[in-house]
Formats: sequence, structure tokens, C-alpha cells
Amino acid sequence: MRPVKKSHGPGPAVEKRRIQILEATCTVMSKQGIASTRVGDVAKYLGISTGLVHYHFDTKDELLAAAFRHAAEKELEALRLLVNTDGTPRELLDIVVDNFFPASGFSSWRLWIEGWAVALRSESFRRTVMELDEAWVEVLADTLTNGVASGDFDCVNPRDSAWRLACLIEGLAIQQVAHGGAINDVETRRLVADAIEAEIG
Amino acid sequence: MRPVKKSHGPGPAVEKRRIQILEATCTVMSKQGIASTRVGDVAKYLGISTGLVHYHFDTKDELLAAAFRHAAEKELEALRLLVNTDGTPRELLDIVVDNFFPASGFSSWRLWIEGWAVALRSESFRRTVMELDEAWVEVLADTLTNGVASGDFDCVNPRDSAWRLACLIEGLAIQQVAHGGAINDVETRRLVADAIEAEIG
DNA sequence: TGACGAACTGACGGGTCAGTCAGTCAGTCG
DNA sequence: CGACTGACTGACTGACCCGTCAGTTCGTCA
Repeated sequence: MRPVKKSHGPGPAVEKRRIQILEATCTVMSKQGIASTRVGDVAKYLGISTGLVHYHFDTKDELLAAAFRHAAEKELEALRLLVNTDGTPRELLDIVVDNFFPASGFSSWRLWIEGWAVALRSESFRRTVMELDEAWVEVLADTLTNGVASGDFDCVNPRDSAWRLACLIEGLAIQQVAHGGAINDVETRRLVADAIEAEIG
Repeated sequence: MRPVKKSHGPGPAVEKRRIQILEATCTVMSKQGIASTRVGDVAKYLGISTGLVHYHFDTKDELLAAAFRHAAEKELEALRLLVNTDGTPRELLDIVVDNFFPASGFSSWRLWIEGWAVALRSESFRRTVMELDEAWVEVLADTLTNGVASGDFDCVNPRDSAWRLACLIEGLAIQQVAHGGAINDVETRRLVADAIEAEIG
């Protein structure tokens, strides 16, 4: 029973508020973690009442899932924009890989790591994480495929290579972001660079 | 003010109870997820009071961290035992990699994925996850190094290769366990097998 | 101008859960 | 045997937090 069209229905203000709440939720989630995000925190962050948050989102779970999806889609869109420029396949590949990296969004990796964990128990998170993960890899796969077509890259199966590179970077990101152990930024880049050379010959 | 040595001090029964509670906690964590594990659930599982759980572990956080470490160390020990047998380097490598796989412990990957997420906010989890992750990779690295020494493997830098393979498998495990998307078991094994060939020539 | 409904508030109910505490019971030491 | 203590219980409390709801404000339409 949320924003409903009737008589002079809801203005565009509603959509604006929704997005405002979604982005506030993202901010709070990044700072406190998904599990420790309270509806009251989001409300306080915006200086509004908790009732208003529930006016726009029925349940907390719905809010969190929508916010996560919102953040992920925005990032993906930004990546697609970046790749949609001119450049040699090699340059484009570097752009994609750079954009994958912890450095370019430490906090967004934190969100993803938590997202995977939540996805183990929440159907809506599962779907979101799956869709976005695959879209992400697809960008990488397209980049590789184009490079192969133009003769710049030599790789047997671009799709396989894309999955391997993506998963490698994910694994490294966890090592670096979740506990910053033996693997540091420089080492990460070297490991990935070597893997790329191996994949595209 | 926990089990304290005084007069006729605590018998070995205490240690037994501690471990019993730890393993119960692992079971509950695997079933419900770390975040949804209640002290009451653990108590009910064992048919004891919540008070008794707190008698052995001051706080819930301490309990969860200890249980996670307990589970991870047991797994690592089992892996080390497996590797400590005779066999060609290639056979040993296969054993290690097989043991890494989702299939060999779907539920333990679920725990790890949640563990990384918790590690983002909890110092004790961070330490545990880091130590165990590194120990795990070290087993893989040793296996590779031995293979290189015996001339079975040809790989420039076994440590680098170990980290790459480990992170690749981690990333694939997430894809498979957390949302079971485009990547299935067969594909995972093919991707890893190809990566291994590339790493050890 | 008056009516109406969309956007919003603030207080509150109700449920959950970690941790506490007074007290019970069994085993052991002197 | 009697004092003592370690192991354990179960009821309780205090805090937290989600979601609801009666009521307020304000813009818009007839």
C-alpha cells in the first residue's frame, strides 16, 4: 500500500525521496555494515522520521535489497560508460581491470563481500548479486572478445578467460580488503598482470 | 572470572564442555548463518541453559570467534594430514585442490564467505580469517614448490602461482555457492584445471 | 474557499535477545 | 562429616529495534 496513483497522484517528489533514501541507506551500509544498518540510522542520517522510511519501503529487508541493487547498478553503469570510449583493446582491458580493483572503491568491495554473505540467506540479495556479478563479467568478456577479433589478444576462450580473471580479482580483493594479510596492493597488481599476460598471450 | 584454578580446580570436564559448545556453535552457525546464531539456539541444541554457555564464554562475540577458529583449524589439520601422504607431486596437488572445492564442503564455504564479511568489522575474526587463509595457501605453495624441486612442475614463482590458484578457487566458490549462477561444478573444475596447466606448464 | 489526499511525524506496542544473578546440587578436601 | 566450590539452572531485566498508527501539514483541484 505504498505510493499509489489516485486523483492527483504522487508527484515526482516521491521518486526523488525514494532515491534519496536509497543512497542514504548505501552510505550507512558502507559505514556500519549491512547487518548493523538500522532503519533509524537511515532516518537520522536524512533528518526524517522512521515512519517516512516505512512509508516508502514496506520492510527493512526490502529497503536493504533495493539499496544494494541501486548501488551496484550505478557502479555497473559507470563502468559501461568508461568502456564505451575509443581506445585499443589493451587500453580498454586496463580500464576494466583497474575499475575492478579494490583501490578504485575499497568501500564498494566491502559492500560486495557482505552482499555475498547476505545472498546465502536472502533470495532478493541472491538474485541481485548474481545478475550484477554476471553483468560485470560480461563486460570483461566482451572486452576480451573484441581484442581477439581485432587480433590484439590471443586467447582460446575469451569467456573462460574472463571468468578466471574476474574470480581471481575477487579472491585477491577478499584477501586485501577483508584482512589485509600477506597480499598488498602492489603484489595484487603484479599477480593480476601476470595472469592477464598468461590469458591473452 | 571464568574457569579458574583454585583448591581442587576445574576438572578436564570443563575443557570437554567448552569443545562441545564450540562444535554445537559451528553446527548452528552453518545451519542458520553466523549473524542469525543466538546463544539460546546453541544452548537448546545441547539441551543446556544459556547461563551455562555464558559460564564458559563471556560474550557471544567471543563464542562465535572461538567456534569459527575451531572449525577452521580442524579443517586445516585434516588437509595437512591428507597432504602428508606419499604420492607424486601431481597427485598431492590434486588432493589439495580437490579439498579446496565447494563440493568437498559446501557448508564450509558458506561459513568462510560469512567469515570474510564478519572480518570486515570484527578484529578477532579478522585475525583468524587471515591466519587460516594464509596457512591454507601455504599448503598449496609447499606442494607446488616440492613439485618444482622434483622437476615435475615448471613454474617461475610457486608462491605467486599458489596465491593465484587459491584466489581463483575462492572467487569461483563464491560464484557457485553464494548464487549458483552461470558457473556450475563442471565448469568450475574445467576453469581450474586449465589454470593449473597454465601455472605448472 | 473548502475538501481531499499525499507526504510526513512522533510516540508506542510488541517481540527478541544478550547477559545477570540468586540459588541448587554433586563431588571433594580436610 | 561438614565446609567449600565448581558446574549448572532458569527466571529475569534492560536495551534495542521494527513496524504501526493516529494525527498534522500542505499543496492541489473542484
